[in-house]
Amino acid sequence: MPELPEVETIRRDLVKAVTLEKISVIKLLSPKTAKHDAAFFIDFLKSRKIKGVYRRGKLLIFELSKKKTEKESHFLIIHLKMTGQLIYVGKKKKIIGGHSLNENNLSDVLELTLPNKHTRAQFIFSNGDTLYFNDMRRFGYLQIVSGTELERIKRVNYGPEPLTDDFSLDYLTNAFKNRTANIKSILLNQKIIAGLGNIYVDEALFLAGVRPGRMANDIKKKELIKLYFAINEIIEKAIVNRGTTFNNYVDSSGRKGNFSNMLQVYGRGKLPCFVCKEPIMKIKLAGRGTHYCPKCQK
DNA sequence: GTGTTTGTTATCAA
DNA sequence: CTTGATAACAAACA
Repeated sequence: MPELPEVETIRRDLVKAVTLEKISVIKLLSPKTAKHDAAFFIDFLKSRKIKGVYRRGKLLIFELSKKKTEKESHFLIIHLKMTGQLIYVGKKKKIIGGHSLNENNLSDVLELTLPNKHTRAQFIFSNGDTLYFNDMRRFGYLQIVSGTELERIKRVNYGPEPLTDDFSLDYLTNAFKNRTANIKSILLNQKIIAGLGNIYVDEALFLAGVRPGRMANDIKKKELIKLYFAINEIIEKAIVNRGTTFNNYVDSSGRKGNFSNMLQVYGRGKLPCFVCKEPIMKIKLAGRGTHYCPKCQK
């Protein structure tokens, strides 16, 4: 479940790996994964260089080099949705991920053979390195868009991101005003705040002491301030810890994220709250598994 | 066979 | 037009 911290972790690693590298071979093992005709997709990308790697919310963005006749830059955008992985293999490196949570725990060590049955696309660079796009559930996609199209996508679909100036206390106050939906739905809405998903919404609400089912416009000023700082704190810590691996996520080297063992409520239904020992509640809200402490969260 | 997992969009209602 | 609620999608596993 890649959310902002996971996608940002991948982005930061890929910047180092692929910037200014030229794509020489594209293999599209699952044609539906690209939102284009396979031949067009492959032909368009061939011999282009990656000029930069960016992110908006959970969307990863590769800037492509321009051809001489083109006025406008184009971009390869990648959404990992639930089970997408981007794994980069240098030609001399053998992939053995791991060293994630506990070096003594062998179950934390991943072994990846690539490509595998979930590999949907493969980009081979002129230096021999390869970027694999794996996606067990096939929700993810690859799409080529012009600069203009990209700006429209960013503008229409994504609100301010945590840890940026646009995501201010004033903004959050206004976003909650006149909203009668439960706060979990509001926080999951990418147009309101970009980047949060099921895990970090539950974690931020726990840190703020606010129940996920609360109506957004009922949140008191004091709670809203706590929630604002909680969202930023959770996202910042998750990035520092290279994201959360709950089941599927790995970074671009095939390694798990370290935030998994810092989760306070997500995935802890019926287990005692780390703060007050009360069993964590698990309910369904906004169609999603939702975890909270009935004692710590009001 | 049943229920569960989630990011996002579609659809419908108000 | 906006907002909210819910279903749907995809694939694998217990």
